[in-house]
Amino acid sequence: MIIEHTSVNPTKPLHIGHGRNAVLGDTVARLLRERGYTVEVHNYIDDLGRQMAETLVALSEARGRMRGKFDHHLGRLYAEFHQRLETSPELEERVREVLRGLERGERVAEEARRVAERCVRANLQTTDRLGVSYDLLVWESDLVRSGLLQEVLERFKATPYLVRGEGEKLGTWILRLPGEEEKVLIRSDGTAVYTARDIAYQLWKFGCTRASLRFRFHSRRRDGTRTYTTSQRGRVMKRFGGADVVINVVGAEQKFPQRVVSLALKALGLERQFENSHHLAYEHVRLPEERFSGRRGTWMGFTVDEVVEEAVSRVERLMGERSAGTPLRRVSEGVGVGAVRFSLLSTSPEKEIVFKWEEALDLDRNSGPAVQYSYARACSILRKAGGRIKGTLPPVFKLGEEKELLKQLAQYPEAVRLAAERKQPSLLARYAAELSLRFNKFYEVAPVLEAETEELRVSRLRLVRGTKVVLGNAMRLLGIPLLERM
RNA sequence: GGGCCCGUGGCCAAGCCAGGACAAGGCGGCAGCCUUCUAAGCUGCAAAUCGUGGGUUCAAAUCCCACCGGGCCCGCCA
Repeated sequence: MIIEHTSVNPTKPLHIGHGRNAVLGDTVARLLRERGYTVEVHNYIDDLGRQMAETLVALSEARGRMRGKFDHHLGRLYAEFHQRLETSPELEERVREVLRGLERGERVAEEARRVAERCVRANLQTTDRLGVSYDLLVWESDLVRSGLLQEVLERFKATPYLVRGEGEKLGTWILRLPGEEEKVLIRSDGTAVYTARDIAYQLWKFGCTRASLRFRFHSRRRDGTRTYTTSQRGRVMKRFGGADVVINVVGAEQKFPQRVVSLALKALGLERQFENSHHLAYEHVRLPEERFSGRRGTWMGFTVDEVVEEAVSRVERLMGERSAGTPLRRVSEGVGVGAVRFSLLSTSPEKEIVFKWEEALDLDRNSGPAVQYSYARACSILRKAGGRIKGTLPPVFKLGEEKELLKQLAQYPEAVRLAAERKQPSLLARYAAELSLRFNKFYEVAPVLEAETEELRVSRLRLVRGTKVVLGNAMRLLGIPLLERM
């Protein structure tokens, strides 16, 4: 299986909405791997688009030194540039000139790649912090130069579905599928629209193209996994691409183009690939009064970097009020990340999230930290119990809380199966929160170490151990850091 | 004009696809619980015409129709 997610233009930092995409895709990848599938995660980098062209012009005009992370720097430049663009027609002409250069693969395309590369490295620092990993970075420039796009377009010209535009659309090539709205794929100036490239990429993902890409090692993620990248100077590697199932994590507003991508496969007679193309759609994260806009810079203050940092410092403040003694930074980092990941996952993707700090950084019940807290409590009990837990006899329980906890533990496999099958991490997030709630109610009324009888003590210890294992597994799948103490 | 998604206590939200017993859970509010395994916890109370109106059914938050409110799509933008 191939899962494509994140795919942010390499001209800006990730805002919290991009964070939703990345965390959603990352968690679905973890879930499907758990279910036994071989999953390859892609992050698509559009280094030839209009945003890139605008950023290059903005960069060439920039005065003064860079502040902070490179992606933030670019994002600010871009927003400033857009204000000037509205009143300066000559800037618009320069942007078009650069865009043409990018299309033709002129020298400016190399500069674009260098700038984008720096931005992607900065973006990866952000996703690393969230525990998100990628197997492959796919660059649009490599896709185009491999001849993939050409090949795919030639293939469509041999079908009755790619037709020459007429009248207002003279000079274009239009994809016209029976019973569907038509879509221009080639502009009258001969350049391909974004959807055309998406179609070519989709075909490559399924291993349905002759043109091949080259790869090389890019960087190592924090969890030790390796990320590769497409590269003109790389090697041909058989391991990438050629999937049976493709899942694209893309915003719900792109339902139409995503539909065109999968229908295009059908038009080429690739029925099975059509059936196995999935658009995992999600609604955006927005502010109470407005949407996030790169052009207007409304994302400022709501980047993933800033949200995570705020989460971590809130946790530190909370820990400062309590008796310390634990390695502060490592714990607060883990709890902050857990809070952000959980809050992005716990709402169903088809629902819009209106960003509010109190909700995004929830540390109370029904949150990432709440789950982490229960896990730490379970670890603490087991630590104090010490040694091996003996006993293979059927457990002796007498309290309702024990039975409720046991029942919840038993439902874990079904929760994972359902979350993976429906590609809905929120189901597992709910499960984990519920399990942590049941565990809390259990340890409140059921002394473990000081249980009345040895039999009961062993039974409860096994229940605590079961909770630790199951909660830990759920947390790993959700990407919520496991902390033995907090 | 055509199409898609959302609408559940003051706020967030599960359940809807596979219709059934008093509609989860959380935040906020109120009242309690720390010489005992971490109070990021636990207990209790108040708070819901499940957007509105029809229909199907023994039974509807859940299925069907219409309407209202919010968001999105229908570009030689991405």
